[in-house]
Amino acid sequence: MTASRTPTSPVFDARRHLTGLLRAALTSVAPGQGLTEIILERPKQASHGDFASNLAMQLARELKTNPRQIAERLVRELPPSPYVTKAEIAGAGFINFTLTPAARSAVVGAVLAAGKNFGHGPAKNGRAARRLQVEFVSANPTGPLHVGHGRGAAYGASLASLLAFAGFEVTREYYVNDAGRQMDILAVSAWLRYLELFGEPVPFPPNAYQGGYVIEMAEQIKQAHGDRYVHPAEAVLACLPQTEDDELRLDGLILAGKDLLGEDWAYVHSHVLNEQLTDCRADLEEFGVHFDVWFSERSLYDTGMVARAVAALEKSGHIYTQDGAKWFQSTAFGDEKDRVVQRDNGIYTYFASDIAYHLNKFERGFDKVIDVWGADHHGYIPRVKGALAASGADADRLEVTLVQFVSLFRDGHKVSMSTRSGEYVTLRQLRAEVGNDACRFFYMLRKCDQALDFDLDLSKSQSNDNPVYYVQYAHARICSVLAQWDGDAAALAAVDLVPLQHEREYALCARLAEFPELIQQAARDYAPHALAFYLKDLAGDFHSWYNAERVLVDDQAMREARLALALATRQVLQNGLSLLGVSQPVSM
RNA sequence: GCGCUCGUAGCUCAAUGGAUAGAGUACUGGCCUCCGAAGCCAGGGGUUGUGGGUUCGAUCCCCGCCGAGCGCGCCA
Repeated sequence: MTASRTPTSPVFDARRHLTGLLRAALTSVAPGQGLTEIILERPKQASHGDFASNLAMQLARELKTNPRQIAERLVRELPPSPYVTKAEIAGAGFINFTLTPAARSAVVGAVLAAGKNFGHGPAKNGRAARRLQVEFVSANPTGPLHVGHGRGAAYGASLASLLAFAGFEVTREYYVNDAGRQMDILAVSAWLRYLELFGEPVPFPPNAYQGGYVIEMAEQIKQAHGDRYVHPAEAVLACLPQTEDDELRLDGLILAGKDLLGEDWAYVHSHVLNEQLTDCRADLEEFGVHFDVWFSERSLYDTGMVARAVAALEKSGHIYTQDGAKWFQSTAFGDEKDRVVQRDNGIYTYFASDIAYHLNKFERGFDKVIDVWGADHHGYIPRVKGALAASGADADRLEVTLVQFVSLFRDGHKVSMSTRSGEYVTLRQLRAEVGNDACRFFYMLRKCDQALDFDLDLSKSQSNDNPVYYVQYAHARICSVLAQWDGDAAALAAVDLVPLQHEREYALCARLAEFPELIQQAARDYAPHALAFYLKDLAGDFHSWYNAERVLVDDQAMREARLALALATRQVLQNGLSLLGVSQPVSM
């Protein structure tokens, strides 16, 4: 944001340089193909040089010529360059470039010059979306966050940081479902537990919130307000409908609470809401997950936005009435069936407020709105996009990223989890067991559309196997060697890098140079896991080099060049780890 | 039944349509009088579920089949 104009590579941009050379050769060899995109990739094998281009293969069809012949002509027409030692043809027609030692190690100077801004945007597609919103977690404040929410939190937070670093303006938002039936159920659950404390036991419904935290909230209410909210159990039971249906009985209990408590119901309701929200916020803060906006669902009702959104759809002919309810015609937008927005009892559905919410997001001027949802909500996408389209909005501005489930395994068995029954492992428990760093990093070790099996016993008993320690260890090692050197680190930014000529030094430099590209790529794909994998690779390249070559050698030029490389590596480790919310310990 | 997501080494997972599909783990064998061994080096390990199609080229894109998870409520 603030440093988006900071040049990330003031010394030498190999990719840009080679693109220019190829562009010149292309103009000479095939003047009619000037629009062909120049693609440069980093070969997986060191023997294939520093960069490879498939330009000849791209041209093969248009020119109706063997790719290798085209490649030969392109290489012949390449302008001379002081940074390229050779450009050779390989395989089906790749052109492989090998850079000079100075060009290879130049990235070290670039890293040290840019510091914590190395890799920072601006995004390449600068004309496209600029202002982004990432909405994530948004769990109902009806109980502690569980490990599934934790994955959404880690993913959303890392994604938001990644996008911001890539050059976008990012707003992090949590949608608070503070209206609706689930909150009423929580309120009545706490109230029933409260009545139990005063010897007025009403049979606790199986579909009410079972967790121990509900009893704790009941005790808090008792401490603060004594018996103010007590009513005889008989009075409560008298209000209940004669039915075997658990859901109807629960609704009856909610109505009983509202009737008997009158205006005090609002106190119980807001007490349990604030209690859960405060707990949730603290939990996330400890996890390093911050939000810019906590958006209240109820505010959409208070300001009349829900009613306006539905009325607008009605006016434009996308809503019809059937069986006393109002239906949105989402089948017209590819959904499986039409959806109710207002029930026959006049109450709006969650879908109705969600339409208003997303319209509100668009009104706030975001170029792109990214929703991070649990995978079980995938069926919800067509109706929301349909409602946006029906409202005249550009539904493509909404992007929904689905995060697959987390399954916990304990003693080799899958732990059954149910929010209602209170049988689940909380994010707090997980963090306490494996630590915040390992937790954040572990969540990032697979792409979000891959289901995650989390073995609690393994992460507890063998936490040293966690890759996060491998990356952090590289950082600590660098800190250690710099401390032993005890020189002026700032001066290393200007040292001569020519002594860096070993294969492992080239490999490490190439990895550092890859960082800015990786940031843009991962941001484009909404794939923060790519950053975690990159950091593992970077740490691996460092460990290999560090084991093979000694840093603190007698020769001053060599010593300083290697210290500069180590320092640059530490910088990129810091930049990457901080994006993932993982600490960078000086020692371990 | 319909829809969404997925299927890659024994296990856990990577791989902008590119070259011999890569890591970790497990297993085998080496490396500390020397900057941190939470480390490094070497080795065996694969018909990318399956059958077609598009392409100069497919783990990736399209279709069928098999298998797994999830969804299909006037809940959120």
